[in-house]
Formats: sequence, C-alpha cells, structure tokens
Amino acid sequence: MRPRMVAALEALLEIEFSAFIDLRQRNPLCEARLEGMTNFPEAFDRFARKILSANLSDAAHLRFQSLARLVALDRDRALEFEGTSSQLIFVGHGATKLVAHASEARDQIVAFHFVGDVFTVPEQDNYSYSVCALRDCDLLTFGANEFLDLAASEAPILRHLLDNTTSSLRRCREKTIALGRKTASERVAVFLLAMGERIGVRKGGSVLLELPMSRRDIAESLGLTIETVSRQLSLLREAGAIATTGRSGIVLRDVGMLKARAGYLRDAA
Amino acid sequence: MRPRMVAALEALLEIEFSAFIDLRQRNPLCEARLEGMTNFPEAFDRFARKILSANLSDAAHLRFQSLARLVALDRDRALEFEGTSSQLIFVGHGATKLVAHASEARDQIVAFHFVGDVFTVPEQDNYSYSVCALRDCDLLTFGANEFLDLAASEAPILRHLLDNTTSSLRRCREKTIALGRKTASERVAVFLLAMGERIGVRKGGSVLLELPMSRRDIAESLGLTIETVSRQLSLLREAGAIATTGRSGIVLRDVGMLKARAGYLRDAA
DNA sequence: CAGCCGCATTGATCTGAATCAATTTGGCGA
DNA sequence: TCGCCAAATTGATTCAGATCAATGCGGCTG
Repeated sequence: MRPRMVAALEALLEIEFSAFIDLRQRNPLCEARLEGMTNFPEAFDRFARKILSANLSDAAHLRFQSLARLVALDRDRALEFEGTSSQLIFVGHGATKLVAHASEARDQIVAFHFVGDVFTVPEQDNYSYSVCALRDCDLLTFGANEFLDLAASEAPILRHLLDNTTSSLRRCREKTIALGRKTASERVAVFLLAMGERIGVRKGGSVLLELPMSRRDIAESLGLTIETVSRQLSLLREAGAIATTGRSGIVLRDVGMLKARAGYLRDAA
Repeated sequence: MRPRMVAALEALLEIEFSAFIDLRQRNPLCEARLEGMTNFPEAFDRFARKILSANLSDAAHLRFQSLARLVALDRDRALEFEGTSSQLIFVGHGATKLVAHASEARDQIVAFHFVGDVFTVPEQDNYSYSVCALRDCDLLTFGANEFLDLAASEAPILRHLLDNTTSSLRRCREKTIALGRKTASERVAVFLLAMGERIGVRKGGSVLLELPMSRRDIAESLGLTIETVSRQLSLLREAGAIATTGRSGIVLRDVGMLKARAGYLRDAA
C-alpha cells in the first residue's frame, strides 16, 4: 500500500461517508451496512487491479478513487437510480440482479452480476433500472460520464471497459435468443448451464451450484413464472440431469443432457 | 483526399479485391456486387469520420484501412462467419439484420443495423451468427481482435467503440424486456416506436416509416409469428394509431397512443 | 428442537399466441 | 397493362405456459 495515499484515503472515506448518509436519506431502500465502510480500500484495490491499468500515475489513481462510492447493500436491498445519469458499477463482494421496471410492476431481470463483474446501469428512459443485492454486497459505483471523462486518454482502461461491455452484450444477446425462440424447458437448461459456467464448481463430471437467487428471480430472468420454473426443474430432476439439495443447491449431474435440452445449435464446437 | 494515399489505396483495393474473390469462393451466399468495389474509399472515409479520431497519423490511418474489407451484399444475401473470430462491422450503405441461428432452423433476429451503425458479430459458440442485407449494402468488416490491437493506444477510437457498444447493449436490454415481459401488441408498439426513432421521418405530428424488413423479419425480431404481427398491425390500424401504405410504408399517426400501448413505465420523463 | 413463515412444489383450469388453413393483395416482370 | 407469385391478411383450432388454488417443506427464530 502506497503510504502517501493514507491521508488522501482518509479524506476520501469522509467524503464517502457523507455521500453514503446522503444516499440513505434520499432512498430508504438503501440501508448500507456501517461495518462495510472499512471495505472501501480493499474493494477499490480489487477494482483497480481489474480495470485500471497497472502503470497509472498515483495522481490519476487518486482521481478515480475520489470518483468511487462504496455502497454496502444488504441482501434484498435495492439501489434505485431515478433521475441519475448512467452508472458504472463494480461488484466488490456479493451478487446482484439488474432489474428493469416496466409498467404495472412487471419487472424483468436483465442480468445477474457476481464478484468482480463490472457493468453499467443505463439512465432511465422508457424503463427505470435498479440494482438489487442477492447476497450482502459491497459495490463501487461511479458516475459513468465522469469516469469516462477521467479515462478519456487512458486507452488500457477504455479497453478493459470495452471488453467488459462486449461480453455483457454477448450475454444479453444470448438471453434475447432464449426469450425469443426457446421453450420453457430450454430456457431453464440454458440458465443452469450459464450459471454453471459463471459460478459453478466442477466436481468430477458434475458441476455444483449454490444459486444465490430465488425461483422468482430465475422466473423473472427467463420470462417465465415461478411455477413453470419449478415444474421444469422437477422434470430435469426426474430425467436425472440435475439433483437439488435444499432451496439453493443444484448439482448438474449430466451436462451433456442439459446441453442437448438447451436448444443450442447442433454440432456446436 | 491526401494525394500520397492514392498509390496505397490502389494497392489496398487489390488486396481488397482478392479478399473479396476469396470470400465469394468460400461462401456461395456472399455474392458481392462488382460495381460496389468503387465504394471502398468512400465507405472507409465515412467510417473514419465516425470512429477514427480526427488527429490520427496518416500511417495509422492506412493501417486501419488495410484491415478493412469491403463487402457489397445484395438484398437477402447473408454473410456467414462460421469458424471466424469475432468481427467488427460498419454499415456504409443499406440496412442489415443480425441473425442468431439456434437448433432446428429457429432463427432469432438479434438486432437491426442501419447506415452509419457499427456493431460486433460474436464468435460462434452456442449459436452461429450471420449478417443479412435487408437492402443492398456496402459493409466494411474488420477482424475485431486485429482492429483492437491496432487501436490499443488510441483512446478516442476505443471511446467511440465503447459508446457504440454501450448503446447496442442498451437496445439489447430493451429487447430483453420486451421479449420477457410484454404481450404481442406491446411488442409491436415498441418495435414501431423504436424504428420511428431510428429511421423515421417526422412530418407534422406523424412519423413516416419505410420499413426495409418484411413481416417475417419483424416477427423473428419480436419472438412472434408473422400472423400475430399482422393481426396486431391491423388492430393498431383500426384503432387509428397507424396507417399503412403498401407493404413497407407505415405512418405513426398517434405516437401518444403507441406509447400508451407499449407498456412503458408510466410517467416516464 | 419445535413451531412458524415464506418459498417451493404440485395440481386444475384458462388464455394468448402458435399453428393450420384459406383468401387477398401488392409489386414485379412479361 | 395484365397476370403471376410471394407476402400479407384473416379465420379456426390447438397448445404451451399463465393463472388460480392447495399442499409441502426448508430454514430461521425463540
């Protein structure tokens, strides 16, 4: 840790703290955990390693740091961004869902994000968006415009963001395919495979999953109802493709069978 | 036009031409128009103005140019990218659809792109992608990796690409919302409003649209069938929200009514 | 560890959009 | 200008998944 940054950090944490109080006052849903505050240096450090280029000057490093706001978000709490311009978010710890709100309380989960992910929350236009914690989270938030202005001449940073955005886009397109053209059972299979890739643990031929999201979340992500998701999981269990333990544990026993049921392009490499 | 570039251009066009012949031989679907070849300088110039930074050195400019391949794609012709790594595409002229192929010839249109748009075609993984011309097109294609390597230290270029990718992502998320949570009539209304924004011509209180895509394309984009799209258009016509002229002309007579039927967040700014 | 609450599962019925089928129409070439 | 063909419209029926309803069970609290 660079010693000359300590004083600056303390100042920043003060700023952070007031911003946090401010946020909580404006938004009752955001009830950040006080003890989470100490995570700011750690979270920012992880963010810096992932996104900021290694040879960034200390001054620039500090400027990015002063732009960051830590939000410690308890499970099921949501960050709303009404009226705010678009935000850049880094998941320092935990797991989140990005929810779009359409009319009549019809919500669509647009994406899940896990530790280390970076993503943007669009400005409100035809829909409003919120970020909701699936587990207790430490998030770093930046105003996207301010961040990009600061990164204007830092090509490596822009490149990192571009790569991140491109994979978000790829995932979003795959979701589009699932929602547009797939049956309920295919969607559930696709979901399980994707989660296996992102947060699964390989064990022998199986993949162990500890899902942080509820059946409702899965349903809202796949454009289905909880009942349909549940039925499809039961069918997969009966077919021997998966096993379930408790409410959140799922073992992908037969990944081949899942892939066959996912409606993927045949003979995919 | 910088005079010292002429010789280089001629050389490049030769390269371009052989690449084009090569492409056509490898892929019978790609039957480029010969007379389109002369559009390369013009198309690249437009691309440069949009994406490359103004103060790029001539040498760098030429390097980007040598990476570009012009593909003149006739209406209904498709560019397949099997086995290719991901591509960056600029629409110099015309309109395209980006199609994802899932199993059993179920295709989902992932996005439409129009003159001046830049977008990436992902590498094949669970799905294969193709770019299909809605009208006769001039496209510039780049290997995405090569392009990004070349742009590695050109922050303004990366910034342009990032902005483009971010808006693609926003549009894709909005499509996700539509496919996940909206009824057929809402989807059609959303589609018409979005096309009005992108390629419509305001005339008085109305918006004139000349749709380059067929009902089948609309259906494949919205996750519906042609019949359902047709029925919903008829309903909107009866309600007075739109008028249709011929097969491709649509007048958005009452944008307010369309918005009300689009299932957007109420009291959206 | 007992009891409760909310999530999840399972079952019965309903419905919006798909599918199947028959016309109609617009646009193009002879 | 006519006639043809593909695209679009309109209608009848079917079906996947939503909705409504009841029961089961995991996990947390006292």
